[in-house]
Amino acid sequence: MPEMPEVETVRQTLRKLVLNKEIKDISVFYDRIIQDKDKEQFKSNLIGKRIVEIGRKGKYLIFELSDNIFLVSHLRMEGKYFIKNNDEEIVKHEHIIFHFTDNTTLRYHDTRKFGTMELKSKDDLYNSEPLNKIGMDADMIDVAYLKEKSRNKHQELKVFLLDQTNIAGIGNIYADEICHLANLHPKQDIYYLSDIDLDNIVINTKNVMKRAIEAGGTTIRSYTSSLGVTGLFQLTLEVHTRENEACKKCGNQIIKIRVGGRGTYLCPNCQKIKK
DNA sequence: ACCACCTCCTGATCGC
DNA sequence: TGCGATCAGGAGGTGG
Repeated sequence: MPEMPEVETVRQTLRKLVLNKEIKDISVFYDRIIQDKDKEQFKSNLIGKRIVEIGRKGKYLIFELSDNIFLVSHLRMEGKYFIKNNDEEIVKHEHIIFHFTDNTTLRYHDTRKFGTMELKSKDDLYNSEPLNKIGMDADMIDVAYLKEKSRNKHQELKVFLLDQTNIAGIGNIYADEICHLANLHPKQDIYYLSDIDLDNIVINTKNVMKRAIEAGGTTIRSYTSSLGVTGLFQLTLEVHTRENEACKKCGNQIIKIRVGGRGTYLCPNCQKIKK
């Protein structure tokens, strides 16, 4: 499910629903989600704390709790949060449940169990893994920043866009969309990008992120739903998942290839490799 | 520095 | 219909 716009949508929705709630207890049914070595310590550090604020960096959700404790949560492929009453039945794939003092619960649901959670102190939050290496958020980038990040490097454009140390928040869907909107081939070597190309990447990245957030994220499978991300509001995709369909710019057939090990969609007519 | 590939999991879909 | 192979929106790790 989640790239930056989806995570941002979840953040905004969660903020409205759980801010100021106090954690009374935590149930953990699958503890590999929790990165902290001591799982009991993880629980005891959270019990009695209040959710003060919910932030985000790239695709990471950051729960700020009282006493300067931070819970960093990454949804990976399928992580979702739900709010339910305490007495509601525990469904399959709900791995971690935060019980609040008002008898509501925040439930972390993750079919593939790829998601992660870890606790950080205020000092460590941005000075330790995973947030210390994360690049600038996708909606904040500019040409100078991309130039610095791509300088003297040979790398495929899509791989560059997906590398969270370069830009935070872009995933497989929007990487394809950005390449297409900028008329650049996903395998284009970033070494040969012109200033105009970089400017095109910046403009289209910001634009697609903004529109996706306004639309409440993008979900491919219609049945998928998460907090605030219903799948009813979909950003219209230009190329992603549109193999063999017509390119909206030129009418050519969209093809699917593999770039950096990921399924990649592009229009071979609009997106040609230069140099 | 960069690339191809593997791994963590489960479930949907594809091809025979 | 059955059943194994393949793929999925992420990212860390390996070895070449």
